[in-house]
Amino acid sequence: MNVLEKIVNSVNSFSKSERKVADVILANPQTTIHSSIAALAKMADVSEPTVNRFCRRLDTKGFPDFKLHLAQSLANGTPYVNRHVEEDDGPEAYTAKIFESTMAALDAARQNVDINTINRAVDVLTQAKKISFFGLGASASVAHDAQNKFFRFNVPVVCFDDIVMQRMSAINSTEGDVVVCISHTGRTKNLCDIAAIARENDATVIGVTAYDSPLAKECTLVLSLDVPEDTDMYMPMASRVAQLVLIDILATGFTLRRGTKFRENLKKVKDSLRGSRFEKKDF
Amino acid sequence: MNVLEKIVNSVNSFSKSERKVADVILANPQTTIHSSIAALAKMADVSEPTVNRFCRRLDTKGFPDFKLHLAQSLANGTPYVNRHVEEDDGPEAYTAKIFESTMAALDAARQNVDINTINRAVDVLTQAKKISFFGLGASASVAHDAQNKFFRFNVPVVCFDDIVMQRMSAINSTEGDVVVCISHTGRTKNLCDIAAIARENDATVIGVTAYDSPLAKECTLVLSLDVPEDTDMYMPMASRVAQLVLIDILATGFTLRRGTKFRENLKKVKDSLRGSRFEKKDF
DNA sequence: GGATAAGTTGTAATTAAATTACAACTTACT
DNA sequence: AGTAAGTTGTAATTTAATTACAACTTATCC
Repeated sequence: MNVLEKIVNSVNSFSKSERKVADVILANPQTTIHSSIAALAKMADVSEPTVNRFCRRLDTKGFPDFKLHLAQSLANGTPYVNRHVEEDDGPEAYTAKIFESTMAALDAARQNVDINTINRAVDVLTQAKKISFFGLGASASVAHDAQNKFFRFNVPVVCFDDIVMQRMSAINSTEGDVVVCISHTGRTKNLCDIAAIARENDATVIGVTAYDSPLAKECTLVLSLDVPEDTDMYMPMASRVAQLVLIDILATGFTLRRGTKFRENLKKVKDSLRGSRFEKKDF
Repeated sequence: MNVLEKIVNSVNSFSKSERKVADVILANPQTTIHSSIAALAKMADVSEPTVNRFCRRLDTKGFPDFKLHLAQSLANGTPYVNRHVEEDDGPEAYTAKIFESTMAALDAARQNVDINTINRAVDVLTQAKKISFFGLGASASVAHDAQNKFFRFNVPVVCFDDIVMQRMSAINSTEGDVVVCISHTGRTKNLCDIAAIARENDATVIGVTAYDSPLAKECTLVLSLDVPEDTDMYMPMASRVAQLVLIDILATGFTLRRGTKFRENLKKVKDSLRGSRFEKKDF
């Protein structure tokens, strides 16, 4: 909750002096954020510690922290909140909500992601003899996308969304091969099996999945995203977007690791598409 | 102008140490507003006065004032700026940049998207006898994802990433069928043909593509996203994420339009997956 | 109605943070 | 190589915020 609202709501629990402080702040919030504690105390005609106590009562660390919160409240509230779509939302409402909750999810993922593991995953991928991407259901399209990205790198890449093909592919994997298993929940039995089989055959298994899930336990390396989304109830949306962004990050790490010369190769792939497209100037 | 943008814009006018400060702030803006000048100086490996000078250069009164502005930027409209990955970025840097530019792209898309067209697209989709999703290359995985979503709705859905299959499918389409063509650039010749063929056969063609592109011209309805990404040079990243979110929005609009009874059907699809998964409590 | 305990407020001391002044160093140009 | 402009860091200073504690207020119980 926004600090300003909080002040209004807890006006009753304030003491006399604290209330004076609240009044002054509510009357000139913009001035407050540019005042020192001394100035504010003077305006409210109370002592400095009173102002400090007031801030603490609002669950902030102290006066400077309180000002930060207040500044954010003034800049029209919280930006991306994970708001759920409701029955009677119109197109405007649900469009905004989906955009915002996706952004909130990405923001959460960004903060939770483990850079070290990403770095190790990039290491492993750059050294792979062959890379396989496996996913089922909604994660299958993420796997496809990954294939589309890594394929440009001139590395053998395969992608299967069929359990039988995945199984065969996993059985044939050998040391130096990298298998990437994608599953938001990490509880898809078939995929856990695939991971186990691949590992038994000495492949390195990277899991793009929930930390501590059954799938995670079968993996050499786990890239967990921790997007709070209940895919048991809702369609996978934000979780899958976060997975895609993770793939983007791995692909980017890959290109950077491979150096400049290698990037010319990317250009070649791009150029090869030219014939199949209308030129920009054409219209 | 927002301080974050200002930092990005004036990166060139910064000195070496100031740039270090800028990088640290851009990488962890949220941490910054809760740090002291000493902590930030240490993180950026510069002296405290350097941080102070950095703040002044950005037309703030000093460090505390700078934090206030930063807090407001974070709360405000566009916190995430589209920064490009550079040669010598480490894992931390490129991870942050990709997350941020994706979020910036979503934010841009959110502002540009036309709610009316979305509403009309939802209309058309809910009344479709059959829905087809077509995409090539990176957009193929978006098409797959769309299939995975709409398939749950108990409507005939097909998805092809093969030109020949797409062509045959388009030729066989009839009135009441909806064809969704996905292409970021809108300049993929084959897909333009598909759209034209489908239209000739009286299908409604929805284009998820750039406004004013050759593909757009062939469509009945154009959902344009206007994500500034040069896919001629770089791999499609943010653009494709935006497309996915758009698909999420259409799917959501679809369920909402179909009413409560229909949503029980979704639950059934979900329940059918149960057997293939480990239960949550299992581990 | 006074005694006491709980709660509130302010003063003064302490601690922490930010800023300034200045010196050392680096870079670019002559 | 020498010099001036610009950049950076150290140490001193100033300012701000917090803590500890004492004084006061209010409410409650005998």
